[in-house]
Amino acid sequence: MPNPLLKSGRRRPIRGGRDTREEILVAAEELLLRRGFNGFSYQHIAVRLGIRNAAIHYHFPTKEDLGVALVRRYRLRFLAWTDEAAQCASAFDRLVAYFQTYVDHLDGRLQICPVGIFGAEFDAIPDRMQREAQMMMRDVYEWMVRTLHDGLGDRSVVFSGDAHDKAMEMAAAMQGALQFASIAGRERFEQVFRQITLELRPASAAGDTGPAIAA
Amino acid sequence: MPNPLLKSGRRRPIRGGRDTREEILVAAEELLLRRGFNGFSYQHIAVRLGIRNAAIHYHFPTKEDLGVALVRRYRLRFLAWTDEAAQCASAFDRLVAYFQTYVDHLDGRLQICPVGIFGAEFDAIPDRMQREAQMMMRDVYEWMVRTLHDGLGDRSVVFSGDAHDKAMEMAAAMQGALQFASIAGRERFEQVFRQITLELRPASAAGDTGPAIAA
DNA sequence: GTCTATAGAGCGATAGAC
DNA sequence: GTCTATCGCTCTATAGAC
Repeated sequence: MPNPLLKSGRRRPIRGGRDTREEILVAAEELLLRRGFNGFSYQHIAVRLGIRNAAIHYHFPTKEDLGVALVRRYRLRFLAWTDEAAQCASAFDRLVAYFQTYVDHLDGRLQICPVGIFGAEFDAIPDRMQREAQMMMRDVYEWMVRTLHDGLGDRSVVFSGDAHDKAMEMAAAMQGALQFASIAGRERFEQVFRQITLELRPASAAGDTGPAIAA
Repeated sequence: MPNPLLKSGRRRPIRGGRDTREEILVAAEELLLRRGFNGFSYQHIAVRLGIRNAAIHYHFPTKEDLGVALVRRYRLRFLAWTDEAAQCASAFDRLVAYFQTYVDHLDGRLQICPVGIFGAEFDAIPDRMQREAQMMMRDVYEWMVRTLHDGLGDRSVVFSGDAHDKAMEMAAAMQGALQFASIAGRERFEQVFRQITLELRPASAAGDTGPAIAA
C-alpha cells in the first residue's frame, strides 16, 4: 500500500532538491502578469533561474505547453481556493476573501486567478490557451453568480439587478483594477476594492468604512 | 486668406488620394486591441494595407514612435469627445454616452479610449508609451470624477462612497469588460454596461430597465 | 535533467534606387 | 513616398553530448 501523501506520477527532486518545473511556472507567472504572454521569452525565465534555455524546453516542449500549464494552474488554484473559502461565515466574506487574494499578492503580482489577463492579447495566444482561458473565466463567473445568490439567501450582500450582470461587473472591475495598478500604482486597486465592497454590503450606513485592506 | 477647411501642416494626399499614415494608425489600433502591442508587427500592418514594411518605417521610424502616436491619438480623441459630450442634458447622459462609445465599436474593436489597454503588458512597452498611457489614464479618471460630481449636483446619478473610488471602479469595470468580451463575446460587455448604468441611475425602481444598448 | 551548439523563422530597422 | 534588398538581432525549438 503506497503512502497516499506521496503523490503518484512524475519524479521531482532535482538540482539540489529544487523543483525546476515549479520554479519555471512561478517565474513565468510573474512575467506573464507584468509583460503579457508575448512579452516574455524562455530567455527571461532561464536568466532568472540560472539555467539554460534548453532546460525549459525539457519541461515545456513548446511555449504553448507552458502557457496552457499556467492557465490550468490558475484554474486548479482557484477551484482549490473555493473549497477553502466555503468555510467563510457568509457569502459576503467569501467575496471579500476572493478580492483579498488579489491584494495579498499585488506587489509580487501573483494572484489566485486574474481571470481576464489574456483578454488584451487574445488573438495572439495559441488556440489551446484560448480555450483554457475561456474555461477559467467560466469557473470564476459561475462561482461568483452562485455566491451572490447565496448572499441574497443569507442576507450578507445587497445589489440591484441580475446576479449574472452583477457578477460580471465585479469580475470586470477586479480585472481592470489589476491593470490600472500596473499603470498607476496599487492605490488604484485599493480604490476599486473599497468601492466594490462598500456597494455590496447591506446597511451601508454612514460611519461604516467597510472591510480593511491588508497592508 | 487661406481656406480654414484645409488644415495647415503636413501634406497628405498620396497613393491615389489615400492617407497612408492614417491607414497605418487605423490598422495598428485594431491589431493593438486584439493582439496587444507585442502581438503585432509591421508585417501585419503592411499586408493589410498592401504596402511594404519599409513604407511604415517612413511614417513611424520605430515601433515606439507608432505606439506613442496611438496613445496620443486616443488621448486627443477622448478630449475632443468630452467637448462634444458637454452638450448632453445631464451628467448621467454623459457617462452613458461614454460607455456607449465602447459598444458602438465593439465588434470593429475601435474605442474612444480603452484607457487600461496597456496594463496587461506594461513592463514590456517602451518608456515613452508608459508615460503616455499614464497621462491618458489620468485624463479619463479626472473627467469621470468631475462628471460624477456634476451628477450629484444635477441629481442625475446616485452612488455611495467617494467619487474618486466610484470613478476608478467604473473605469476598471469598463476596461475589464472589454477584455472579457474578447474572451467570451460581446454579451459580457453588455452585462457590465447594464449593471453600471443600473446602479448609477437614481430611482432605480422596479420596471425601469435602464438605457438600451445600441445593436 | 541540464548542457552546448545551432537551425530556422520572424522581428525591427536601414540603405539606396526610383 | 514607396520600393527592393539586406543586416543584425531575438525568438522558438531541436540534436546530441554529458
